[in-house]
Amino acid sequence: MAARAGVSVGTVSNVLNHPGQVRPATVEKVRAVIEELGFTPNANARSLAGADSRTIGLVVVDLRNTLFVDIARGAQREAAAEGMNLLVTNSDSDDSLQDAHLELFESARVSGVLLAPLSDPAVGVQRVRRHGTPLVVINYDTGREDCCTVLVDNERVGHLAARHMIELGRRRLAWVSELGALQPVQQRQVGVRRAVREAGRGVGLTEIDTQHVDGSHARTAVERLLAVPARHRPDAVVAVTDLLGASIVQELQEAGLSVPGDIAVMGCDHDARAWGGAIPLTTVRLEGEEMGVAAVRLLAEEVAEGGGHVHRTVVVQPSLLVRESSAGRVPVPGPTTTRALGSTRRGV
Amino acid sequence: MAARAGVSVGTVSNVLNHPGQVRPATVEKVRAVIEELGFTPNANARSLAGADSRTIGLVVVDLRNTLFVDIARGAQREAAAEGMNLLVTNSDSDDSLQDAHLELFESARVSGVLLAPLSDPAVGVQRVRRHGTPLVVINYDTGREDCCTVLVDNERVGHLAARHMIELGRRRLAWVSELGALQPVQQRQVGVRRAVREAGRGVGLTEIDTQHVDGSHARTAVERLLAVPARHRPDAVVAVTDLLGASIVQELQEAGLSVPGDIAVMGCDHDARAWGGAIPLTTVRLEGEEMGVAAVRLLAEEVAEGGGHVHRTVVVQPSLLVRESSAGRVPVPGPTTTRALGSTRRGV
DNA sequence: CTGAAAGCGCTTACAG
DNA sequence: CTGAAAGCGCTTACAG
Repeated sequence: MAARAGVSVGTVSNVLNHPGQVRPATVEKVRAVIEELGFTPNANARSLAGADSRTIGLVVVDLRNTLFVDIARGAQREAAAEGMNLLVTNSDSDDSLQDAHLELFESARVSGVLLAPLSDPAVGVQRVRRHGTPLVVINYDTGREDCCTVLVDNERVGHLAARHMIELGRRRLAWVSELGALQPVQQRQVGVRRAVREAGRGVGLTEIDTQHVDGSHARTAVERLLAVPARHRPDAVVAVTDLLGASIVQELQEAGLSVPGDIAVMGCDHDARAWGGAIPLTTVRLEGEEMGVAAVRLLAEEVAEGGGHVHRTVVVQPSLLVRESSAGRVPVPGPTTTRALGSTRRGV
Repeated sequence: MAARAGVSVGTVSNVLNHPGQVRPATVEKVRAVIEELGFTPNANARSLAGADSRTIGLVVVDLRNTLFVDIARGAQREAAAEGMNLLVTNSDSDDSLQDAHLELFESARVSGVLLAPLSDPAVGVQRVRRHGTPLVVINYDTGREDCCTVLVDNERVGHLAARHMIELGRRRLAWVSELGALQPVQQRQVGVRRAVREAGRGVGLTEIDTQHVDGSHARTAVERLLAVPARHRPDAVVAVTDLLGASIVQELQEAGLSVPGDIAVMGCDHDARAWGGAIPLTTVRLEGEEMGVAAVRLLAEEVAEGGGHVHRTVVVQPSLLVRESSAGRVPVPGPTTTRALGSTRRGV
């Protein structure tokens, strides 16, 4: 095709892929023609002929959750640094869509796949592994030995949250969450329980099941709270997600209670979707970008090392972000101490 | 390969693509082997051999801006409805990355490309068009006749915003924005000016240039506001984005002014990133999902109609979302009127 | 340094 | 209904 410009296809291919092996004058000439014709090589043919795609596919469970956007950004940045491209797909919490996306990437023969699933992705992972495509699972502990994993220390998430409430002087904690099958949720619960146990006598824990991790059942949860006589009522709520936490704040206010006066509330995830409420929500922040970077590094290792690769797990640590819903309206800091929007107190 | 299971490759291909033309028993047999071997057809070979990819590429300027996540979700939903897959790429406000992503999709020979750019994407668009790949530009009016476009009525965005402030009784409006080259910004400004003009005598407008559309120069803008003697000072600020609006709220509070008491503030975009401030921000909401759906429809039309396609522009209407930063703390609605988080008053 | 040839895994007419 | 053949646009050895 573009070879019409004097040389053979083989030579065009060489100026594209191994310009060092071609006489400079020829390189010039070919490049000029490429430019002139606006030639874009067919990546499909390229891949078929054996070149690797330099493309990574990322399947994410929910792009509205800013954690996953952060993961995508971190992954993108690191991919670019390694000379690769990142393609993102949103499964929107739909397991069958997730499998379809995995298969889409598989069929495109990408160099590797990153998967941030909602629940155990066993079937999908197995399929991908069967083809020998490198795969890194993000934010879910599969317990598998056959792929790398990037995890949040979810037990620590729960522990940081509950301990924060205890340190604020709260004594009757409530853990409000889906109490069923979701793994990160269970781990957070373990952390919450441990913090309460460590606090010793005088600190108690109530667990309330909302069936869902979003805010859809916040009302029922709040009704449960209010059914308890005021003096035995929980004075602190740790919600499994920000979405649920924010809804609880809203329901409590509608019921005439003050937050954090009567009941302190916090969520987990640092999810921007939940930031629309009247009271800024305390949360435990997950470091998404760091997770994305780590995932691409693991993937690149596996691509480079091939069969001899030993699978690893990287655990990223969360951090506490204190805002009004637990600590009350924080005095506005002086001009010299705040810069970025939302840079409230942060630390353990 | 899988043809090892009794039949020829041609037949395997037929059961995959035209199962009607194959004897049911053969279809059964082949499918069983496909299942058994975990066979995933090579999409690259498929595409090379002339089948179309059924894949759409979406290049988005900034995934942290929830508008673009909404666009991606709408596009995804509509793509699925048309039996296509959506691949998303985030250019992170980097024009050269954006061009690289366009080229990536081009080289993959996707069925069509969706582009949500920050500024005039002329070069990239031209390249894509040269190859004859269908392309729809989202959220930017290129003025080109050679592709379809999905736009927000940005003049209306500005008009809704300014009129809201005027209807609230504010008389000295400030339009705070980058006042330079960005097209959507200019259009919003036109709308703001028109609303002020329509309000007649007694309503005035000050325009303050922040150089950027994010919150980075909010402080300087606020200093400019405060330099004006109190009785002539603007009593309403319309910021070009929520990010800027939220930062202005914060700066005003740090300066000891009350929002909306002394100065009402609002943003535009309905951008979740800006929702972390102490006061929920009034905004003009852009209907991202609707935009994504419209874009995929236009693309599908063009794919179906081929060369005879006539390019069109679809304009999506914004809506006002009133919250505390302009209207004050809204009385908490009764249990029967609120459901979803953040469902505050909404309408013209 | 450059060209001609084989082959990547498919699909699509075309014979049988 | 099924198989054999050609061809999609590349890359990679291999001759020259």
